Amino acid sequence: MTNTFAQIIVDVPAMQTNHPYTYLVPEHLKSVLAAGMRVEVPFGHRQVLGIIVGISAQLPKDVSASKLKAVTRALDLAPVLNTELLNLSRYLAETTFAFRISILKTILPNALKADYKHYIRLVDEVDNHIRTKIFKDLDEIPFNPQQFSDDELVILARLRRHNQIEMRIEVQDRAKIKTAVAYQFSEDAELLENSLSELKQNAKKQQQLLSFIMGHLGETWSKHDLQQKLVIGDSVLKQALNKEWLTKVQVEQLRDPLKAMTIDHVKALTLNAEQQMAYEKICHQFDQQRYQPFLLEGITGSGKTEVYLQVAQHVLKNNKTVLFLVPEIALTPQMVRRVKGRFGHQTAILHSGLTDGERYDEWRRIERGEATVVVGARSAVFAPLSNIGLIIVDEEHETTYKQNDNPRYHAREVALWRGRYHQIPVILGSATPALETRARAQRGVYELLRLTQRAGGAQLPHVEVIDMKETLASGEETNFSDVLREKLAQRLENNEQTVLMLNRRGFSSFVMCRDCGYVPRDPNCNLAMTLHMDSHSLKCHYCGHEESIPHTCPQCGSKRIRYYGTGTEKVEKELLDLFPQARVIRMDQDTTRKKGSMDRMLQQFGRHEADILLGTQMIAKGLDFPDVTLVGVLNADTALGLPDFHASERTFQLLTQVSGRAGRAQKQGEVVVQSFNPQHYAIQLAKNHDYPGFYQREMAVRHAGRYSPYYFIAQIQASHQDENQASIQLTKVAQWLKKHLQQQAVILGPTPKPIAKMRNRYYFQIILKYKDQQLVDNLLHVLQDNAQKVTKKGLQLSIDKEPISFM
DNA sequence: AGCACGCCGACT
DNA sequence: GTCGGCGTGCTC
Repeated sequence: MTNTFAQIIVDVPAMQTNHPYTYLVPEHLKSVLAAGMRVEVPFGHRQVLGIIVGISAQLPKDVSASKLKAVTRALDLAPVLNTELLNLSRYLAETTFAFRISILKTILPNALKADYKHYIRLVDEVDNHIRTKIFKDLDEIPFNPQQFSDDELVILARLRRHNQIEMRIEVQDRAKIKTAVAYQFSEDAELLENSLSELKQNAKKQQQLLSFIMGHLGETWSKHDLQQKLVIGDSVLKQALNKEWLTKVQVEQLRDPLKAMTIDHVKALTLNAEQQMAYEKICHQFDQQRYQPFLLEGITGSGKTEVYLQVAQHVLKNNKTVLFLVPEIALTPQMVRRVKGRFGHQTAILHSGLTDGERYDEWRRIERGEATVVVGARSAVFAPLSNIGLIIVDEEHETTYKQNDNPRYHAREVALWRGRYHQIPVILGSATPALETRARAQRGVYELLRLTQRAGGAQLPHVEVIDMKETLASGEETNFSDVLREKLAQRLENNEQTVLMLNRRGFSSFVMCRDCGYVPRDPNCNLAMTLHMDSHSLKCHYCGHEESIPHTCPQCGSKRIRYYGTGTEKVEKELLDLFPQARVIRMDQDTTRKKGSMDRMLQQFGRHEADILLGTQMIAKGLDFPDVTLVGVLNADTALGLPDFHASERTFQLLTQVSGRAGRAQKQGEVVVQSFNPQHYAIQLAKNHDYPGFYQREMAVRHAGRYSPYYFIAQIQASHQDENQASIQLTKVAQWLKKHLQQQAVILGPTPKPIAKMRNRYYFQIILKYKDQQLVDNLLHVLQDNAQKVTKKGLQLSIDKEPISFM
């Protein structure tokens, strides 16, 4: 009898366990197990979840047969990950410096991680023995792997392969069951007193923990917080458990609600010459079954979406599937409606508002081939589509495509990887492509397709830039220049609509004393706190600290301590003072929090039930309303001052996008941009709708500064509770890097991060700029391995390639 | 993540 | 000498 071995990634996210472990496949599971299935395996002293990444008849040379343990049981009857996605996980673990198990779990829907209840249902004739013995003459029975014998599981797996039974899964809790280990402190003061007197003198850590417990009787603290606060190890907590100072509990964590939408049917439109050309070129590559990325660079309103949809139609006709990525479902309801309107029920939509059960249902529809078009945001790039014929990345420059915490993958890069895997075209679409993307198109790596005309013959709006320094020179504190007021009044008179955008990036309304300049700061993070009018309080956006608004300055006693900067509420108030008759819809984080409320507001605005739509960046994307003839940008340049080399690019993109909201139909549109830096090239070039000009100018800036796309960028950040330690450790890292890289990279830092202190930890960063990707990647992997050792001492180190933000 | 192991300082 | 706290390394 020959042995079968399974290569399994275990669910223990740590550097030392970041490789496959070999397990023996027991006889009864040999016909069941396959790569991509989830299993339960013994690991050390306990049982853990594992994912099979390979099955082999050979024992790998580096493991001794005596160490082998056997797989406990299978959690699936069929693989939940196909070969493509398993390969992808390996690639991503390598390139994002993340654990393979973290990647695998990112790819899987939550339902496959959380608690859930399985049912199996007969969908075809099976022999009577099975029907009576296993199904007890019912059509559907609960499925729990433990309640079946090994033989029965073999039979069920066979039935499943032959599509005679189907599995249905019910998530038990509506909310995602995400728990974390926590400890509840004892309330028995006497017990604790006694323990304290019995403690050995050298049990410093235990003394520390015990006195903390005595100061917080009966409270519950998460393991993470507790260890951070007291700097104690696992063994101390274990002692405490034994001595009954505390008990172990699970605490639950919560997530966001969903949103609903209504759908109208949408017909195909006629393509103009440029669109037709793009359509044909992409379809040609598809017909040749060739991997080819296209950069579809089309000005706002040029009809990129129509090109996507018609190519998608062509692909679907050839029995292939389509993956369509959008920056954020919630911010692009019109786009989603249009796709769904065109392709109907074969469309699956993956958005963050779905419950785990709903998301899993969509996931299974995709996996079974019932949904052939998938629309979704970042994580939808992992949709289990097989037979993909086209991948579309709309607004490819958007930063939401990059995940901001581990694993730090970029959906655009994943899309390209999958495109290459399937040998198909990938469309990257944008009016303002990321410099990196545009540079690749320049070099011929991507094929550049340009749409320079607005669909339906509409004209780009005229843009006027207003210098706000002049407006404020008179001493009046206002958000509205004379020009903007005048044009707003005209619109109201003509019954036309206006979109007003308040740029909130890098800028929030805060309180400042007009006499001494004092700004209230949060005691933990040392950040200026944001003003919240609804709760009449000041809040820190990072740690949530909240306090009341001071009436007198704590520093100089002046009463002239007032809010500074602007929030949408304040602007709305000023707007209503100026135009009492105007009907205003305000869209910001506060008013769109409820599910479907954003969609509802946009529909309302679309029906012309309001005159002015006032909002933050969220209104810059994808809105298409024919009656909008004026767009006002209240503060164009608040993001220009951020300590980030992307600042100009982001500003240009935002201005271009929001300007594109004006004059999309017959009526000519106008844009008013208010700025304190009216001469800045990002603003001037956006005014002229000159993306090529901006590209050239910005490329020169990047070249001079040795930034991407000329250089690769990596950010190494470290944090520690002790400021000195963070700095010292990272300095060592920098020295080590310098020794190994010498002339081959620019090493900046270590420096404190712009937000240097967060949640009582100090953050430092090193920026690397380099040309030789292989060399530096290898080095960073070594660094990551070594960092594991220091991590125990309270240092956290993370590596982010091509970071999106330097905050 | 969580356990066994073993070094080394404190107590008898 | 012995006990036990706490850091280190390993888990197929």
